[in-house]
Amino acid sequence: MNPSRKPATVQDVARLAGVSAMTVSRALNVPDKVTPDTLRRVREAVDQLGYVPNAMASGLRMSRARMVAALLPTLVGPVFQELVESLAATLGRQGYQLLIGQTGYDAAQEEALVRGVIQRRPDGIVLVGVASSDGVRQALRASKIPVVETWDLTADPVDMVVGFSHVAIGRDVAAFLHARGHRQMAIITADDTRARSRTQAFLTQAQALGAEVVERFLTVAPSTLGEGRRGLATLLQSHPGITGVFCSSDSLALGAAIEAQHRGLKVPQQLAIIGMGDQSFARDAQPPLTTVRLDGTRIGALAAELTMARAEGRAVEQTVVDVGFHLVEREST
Amino acid sequence: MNPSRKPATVQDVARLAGVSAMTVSRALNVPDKVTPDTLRRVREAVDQLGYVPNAMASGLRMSRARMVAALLPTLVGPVFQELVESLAATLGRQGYQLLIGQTGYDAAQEEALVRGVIQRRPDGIVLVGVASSDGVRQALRASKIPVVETWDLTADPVDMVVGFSHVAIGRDVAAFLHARGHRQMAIITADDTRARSRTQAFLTQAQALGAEVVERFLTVAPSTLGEGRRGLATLLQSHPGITGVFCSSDSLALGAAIEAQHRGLKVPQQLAIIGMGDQSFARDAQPPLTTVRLDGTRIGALAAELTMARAEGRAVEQTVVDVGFHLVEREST
DNA sequence: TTGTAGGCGTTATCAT
DNA sequence: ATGATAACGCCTACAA
Repeated sequence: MNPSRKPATVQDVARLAGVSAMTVSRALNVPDKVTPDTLRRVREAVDQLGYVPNAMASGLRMSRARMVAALLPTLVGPVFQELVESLAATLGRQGYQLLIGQTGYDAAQEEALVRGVIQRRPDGIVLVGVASSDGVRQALRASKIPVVETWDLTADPVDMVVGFSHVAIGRDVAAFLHARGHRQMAIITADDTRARSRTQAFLTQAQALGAEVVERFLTVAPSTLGEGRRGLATLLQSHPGITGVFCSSDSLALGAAIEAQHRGLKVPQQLAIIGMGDQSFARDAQPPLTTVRLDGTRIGALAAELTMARAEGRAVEQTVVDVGFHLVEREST
Repeated sequence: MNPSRKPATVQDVARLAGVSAMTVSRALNVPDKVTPDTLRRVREAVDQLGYVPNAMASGLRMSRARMVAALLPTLVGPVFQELVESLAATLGRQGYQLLIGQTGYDAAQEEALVRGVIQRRPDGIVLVGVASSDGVRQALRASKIPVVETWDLTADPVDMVVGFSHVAIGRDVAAFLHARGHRQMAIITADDTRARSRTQAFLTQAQALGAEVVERFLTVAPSTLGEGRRGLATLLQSHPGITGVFCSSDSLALGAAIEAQHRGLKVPQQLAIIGMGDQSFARDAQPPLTTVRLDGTRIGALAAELTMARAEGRAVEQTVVDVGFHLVEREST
């Protein structure tokens, strides 16, 4: 291994192997187009010099970064983990890498981030649960980079979409609780765009079915167990007659369950609780939580496949994919 | 905005603004070295063409990717979230971007991943809780890229380290439980390298203090609430006399607490439980969990600062940083 | 099978 | 203050 200052280049390898730079490139990328003997010499030279190809150079030359960017509101919280994990895994298997950007909740910062990402010319941009501002949408469209919006089904996608209907979730959960005999329901929920569609659909459906009282409690940004506890406590204070609560995450639901039990309320006999996400702990909670299963893993894998397909010029048959959701009934309802 | 196929380049902007490519570059990067009038014309041309600089080209030219890579075992689970979030945020503030790689638990895959990352010539590589194999360590050293290992204090760091002592944690927790009068302790823990040092230290210290029985229960890979429940159930079966349990994560601890309560055991009166991580839910659990606070946010920020300092040629005074930990006593002990 | 020439888009350097 | 030239490291196209 050469201990010199700068990393070795194809030229260095070529010199040492007694061939041209092109032959080195070929030996590395299309080994069959090179004599076995040449191949061996090149490989030896590579090992000896500790040569590692420079991805910026090849990316520039080929106009392909072999990299996909994912933009998400936050990495904290269990909501998007499966998605990002599966995105990274699926991409990694094909030799793509994953660039992560946190948009936070600041629109200006989000625009800056998107611009920064576009500068890298990634093969694709995956927006995770992002309600992109107009400036962002425009910048993305202009970039001509394949874009996959996820975690929702927007009416007017930038490019491709993989998600599910939050309206359908709100509607189905209200119907489910009503069918179980609940007439006084409440919702404990985050307050982003998607949460608002869900909540609206939940309210509308509950009313349509004749549920008597519906109360909403909005949590501050992160959906934590603590917010669930406090949310339920607040709700019970003003509406002690509530018998069914829809929580916009399993963390909130677990918190609500803990708070209910702490107050001596039996779940589900006196209070039914339904969560969302089907995190691993939902099944193991006491009681096991009824929840809305969202297949983050599938969404991530699909998003990865779509961007790679586009990057490689393969035709993409379906640019809008509804992966749906699944109401998992356990013992909290 | 030019609707043509390929993105605009400095050349295009230069042509439209009636200046040279160099002037465009200067106008964009060192605006003061350019006439106000020129600046204006360049900016107009940029807007008109929707020009976005190509980071691969500039990275190649300047040998600086303005990118840092983070390698972690998994994105799933609450353990490393704070760290990654703070890493991304700190880097983002200085215009750096974050590349994410999941090493999983497969050494071969990890090596491939590291090689892939090195090809991008990032300004730094942050290893999150990674016990790098020898091949990996060698590849990293040879790359001359600044490396920060985190979440532990290794004896022989590749380069820089920001972490805390797992041995000290194991020791302190055993001492803590002993001081509270516990003589039959157990540990429910994951089984990676760091967990093993912790466990060993816990056992050693407990014995040294004369605790009578110590049982260990190893969970499979992910530290979930369910594992905590099952772990405690198993432990109680063989050793019903246990009065204190150290769990290697708050999720495990919460699971243990739920299981204990489900069996009618009072926490902490009949069973003391201590977790690790001080996740947000630890404070809000019932009872609130005693836990070992780890400052992932600080570790992430420090790791980011160190890599950027190195990348920018600034001197790094301290290459080994022990951020310590903090035993937070709540009501589960 | 292998090599030569040239360019991907940007910026440092050295003129002017 | 601005421009011409060259080079960063790689790979496509063409030639031998």
